[in-house]
Amino acid sequence: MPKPTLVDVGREAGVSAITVSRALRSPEKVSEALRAKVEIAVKKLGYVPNQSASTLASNKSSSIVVMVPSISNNVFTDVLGGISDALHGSRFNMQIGYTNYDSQEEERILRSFLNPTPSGVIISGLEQTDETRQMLENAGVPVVQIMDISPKPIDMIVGFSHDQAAETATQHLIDSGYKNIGFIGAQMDPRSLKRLAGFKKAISDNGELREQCIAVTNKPSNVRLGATLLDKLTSQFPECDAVFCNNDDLSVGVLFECQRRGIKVPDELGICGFNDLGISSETVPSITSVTTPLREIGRLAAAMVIGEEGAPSTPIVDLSYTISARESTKRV
Amino acid sequence: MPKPTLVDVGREAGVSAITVSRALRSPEKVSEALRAKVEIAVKKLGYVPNQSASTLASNKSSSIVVMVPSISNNVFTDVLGGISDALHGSRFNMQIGYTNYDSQEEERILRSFLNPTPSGVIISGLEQTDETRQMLENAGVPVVQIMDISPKPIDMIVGFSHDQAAETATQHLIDSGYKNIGFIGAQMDPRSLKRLAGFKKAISDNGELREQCIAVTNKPSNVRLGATLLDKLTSQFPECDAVFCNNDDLSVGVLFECQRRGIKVPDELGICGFNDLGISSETVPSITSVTTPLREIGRLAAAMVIGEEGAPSTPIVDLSYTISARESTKRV
DNA sequence: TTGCAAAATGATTGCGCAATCATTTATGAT
DNA sequence: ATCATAAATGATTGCGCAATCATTTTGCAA
Repeated sequence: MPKPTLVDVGREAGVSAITVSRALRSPEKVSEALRAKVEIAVKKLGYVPNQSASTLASNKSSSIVVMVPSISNNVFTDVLGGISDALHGSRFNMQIGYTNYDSQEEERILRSFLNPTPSGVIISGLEQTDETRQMLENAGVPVVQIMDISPKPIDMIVGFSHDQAAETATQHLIDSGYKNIGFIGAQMDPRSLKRLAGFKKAISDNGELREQCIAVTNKPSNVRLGATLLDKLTSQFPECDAVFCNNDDLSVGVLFECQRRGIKVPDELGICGFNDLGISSETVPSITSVTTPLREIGRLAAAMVIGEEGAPSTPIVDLSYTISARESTKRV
Repeated sequence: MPKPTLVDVGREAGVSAITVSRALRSPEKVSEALRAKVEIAVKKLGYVPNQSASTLASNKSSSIVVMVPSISNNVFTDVLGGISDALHGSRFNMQIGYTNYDSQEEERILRSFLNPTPSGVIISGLEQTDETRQMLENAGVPVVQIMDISPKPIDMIVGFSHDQAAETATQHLIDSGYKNIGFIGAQMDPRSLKRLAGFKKAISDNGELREQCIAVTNKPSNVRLGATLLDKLTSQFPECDAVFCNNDDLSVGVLFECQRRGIKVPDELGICGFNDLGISSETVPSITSVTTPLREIGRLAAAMVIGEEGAPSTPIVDLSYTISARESTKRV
């Protein structure tokens, strides 16, 4: 037997197809009696609506498009988890696009995802191409940019200031008594560059910034890279006594390398990470990190894009971050 | 201006709509001259095909449905990465469903994803409900089960034997000279239970299995839980001199707890993890783990489901695992 | 050149649904 | 009881595309 359609359900229930459609989409517009009959017929036939037909007829899809740079980065899995939570039980489903940190790829994927028009778009970062911004504006759908913050979002935005977070973290290292602080970074996307800028500002405000205190790479971040970059940093900046890491993969890698080389943390080297990915609080010693509201960003973005209760009333939501000071910066 | 349709493109190019459709879907059926004209018109108008209309008319969607228990588990992000890689550049896109380790939820989600019929389904594990299996068989689409192995898949399967992998790993601990080996496990889903069974078999084959050597929980796995479960294990099984962990979050947590409590690894306690999630090779000491072909599972599953070249010729693919012996089991 | 198959192109139709407008039925004030 | 109004239900239509079948053009052997 072929899949039942609205007409089949209508026949079974003794009503017209459109009444079935209404009974399912807006039950309050259909009398109690018919609604019950329709419900029984739906169950009996195992009717499942055809998404494509619905989308084609109404020219509205019930997808929320989510564009993220990568799936293997834990940062984004946390954000996706938040979105998934918020969407669970709603009539919306999530369509994920992986841009691989490439704006052109983002534009290409988004173009195909915007036809038919989804119910909303959640997109990472501020660095969309002009065409992408244009497309999004023309599409006339709610758009929420995430992860970063800006006074001029395409539509709405929820995130936090990477400059400030990094500046605060660096200041924490300075306040902890470290004098020669280095920066280690991988995957130097625009947000990473902002963190570097925040670091530089804090250093400059407290003395002199030397170029050799920075060791970065554009490779994707991982634990091993933390060790590699620490090697690089200590060879070009031997007096280094603390390091601020772009993210927690690196900070964990740095800690392990210190253990290997017998460098005492926090006394000989202070370590501060970023994003507080769950492992940094567990290492021995535990690693200071910047706790960022990743799941919350996802949850809020979803709420904002579907215009749910619980959504913030302003289009710009600057979430807070906190410095989780742990043993790796607790100098005696 | 409204979105251009095939008709618009056809008018622009001076051909009929169906020719445009053919030029895009099967260019070899259209003459060189028209194809070029169509291409220009498509570019000029910025035409993007309407997925819904295409799906409705052909009754085939170009989605590959992927059902996974969770997104926050690194195991599945690796698998998804493999699928994503394999699908990149093909005409297929990926539709992800999160079951949260719940077969009923899986059935519910899958039911909605099967209408319209996708091009294929990739689904984790063997524990589908009868209704789910029925649905999948009726749908008449290629189905690839992943992560586990079985002689009787719904359609195709690619994975490895969790029993055997765990048995081999446990044997490695025995061979390394450990006498009182414990098992630590979280998120005790069916595959975890198989690992436990493999552990038990190895222990029984080499002596006597005592119940107190097992410490498990159904909570989701994380690093901290490794510490908690080690506490539990050592209190109920004080003579324990090695531990096999269900996965690498736990093994890392166990190592850190040992560092906290001054337990020497590998001399006083041997540690073996599972899945080799990237961090276990970096810790100090590095942690022995069972390296499992997660990305490869994803890649192969995608190739099998879309029937691509490079796909295995048999419907059952039992991939190998390897024991990556590291410092945490290298007793002097 | 003729004839005929194969290739190229086009016209028509329906996929399943929701928007729109039309019709019927219930409700309630007088 | 009567009428006005609202609520409930139904009939028709078109969304954009691809399947199907019809027609035209091309290639090429005899």
